[in-house]
Amino acid sequence: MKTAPTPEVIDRLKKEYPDADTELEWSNPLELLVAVILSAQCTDVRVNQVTDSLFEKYRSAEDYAAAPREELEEDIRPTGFFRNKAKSIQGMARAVIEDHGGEVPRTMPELVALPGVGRKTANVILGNVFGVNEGVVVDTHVKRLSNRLGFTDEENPEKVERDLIPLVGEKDRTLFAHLLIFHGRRICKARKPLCPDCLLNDICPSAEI
DNA sequence: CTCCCGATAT
DNA sequence: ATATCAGGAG
Repeated sequence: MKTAPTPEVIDRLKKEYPDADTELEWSNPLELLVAVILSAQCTDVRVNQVTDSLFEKYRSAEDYAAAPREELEEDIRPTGFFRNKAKSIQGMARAVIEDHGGEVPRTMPELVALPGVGRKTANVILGNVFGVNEGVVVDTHVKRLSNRLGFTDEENPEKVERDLIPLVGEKDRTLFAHLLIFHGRRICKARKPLCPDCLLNDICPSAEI
């Protein structure tokens, strides 16, 4: 399988989406961490609808830890998987209090050790909050576009990440994920990709025009 | 691998 | 009717 040149892809998408950034709304590390946990298998639009009021009610890790489980479940219900997510958020909050003095930790091992936090979520926090780009965020969009563009043949997200790391300079990794996510939502959609409208269709191995 | 959740698009 | 949505745990 051929592969599109990564720098060219980044360059073109950067011009198309100069404002590419997270579309989750947050104002501190804990808020982004909660928003990312809620974002699993859910659109960012819906997450933002929920967090708009959630973040007024829960202002600290202590607030999440102290809440009755069932009440938190109702507060996040529209994001789906609400029982698992409420359990994750409370487990995360308690671990943050117990092990990190109520502050979101800044290293990969510490983040991944939190309940409900995997490499994808950890990479989002490290990149967007702390400017640390040792890894690459591989979510459903980054995985799909990386497969279609020929950056990797792997299906497992962690293997996809290992293939992407040498292809993307550390400085570009956070932007890279945002660019692929923007393009994935608008053009390179999962179900019916709009290849004729895609600015990468001349260098994409999967393009069908 | 399955389960978790439900709104939306196709 | 079914695939998909900023995944992670058991």
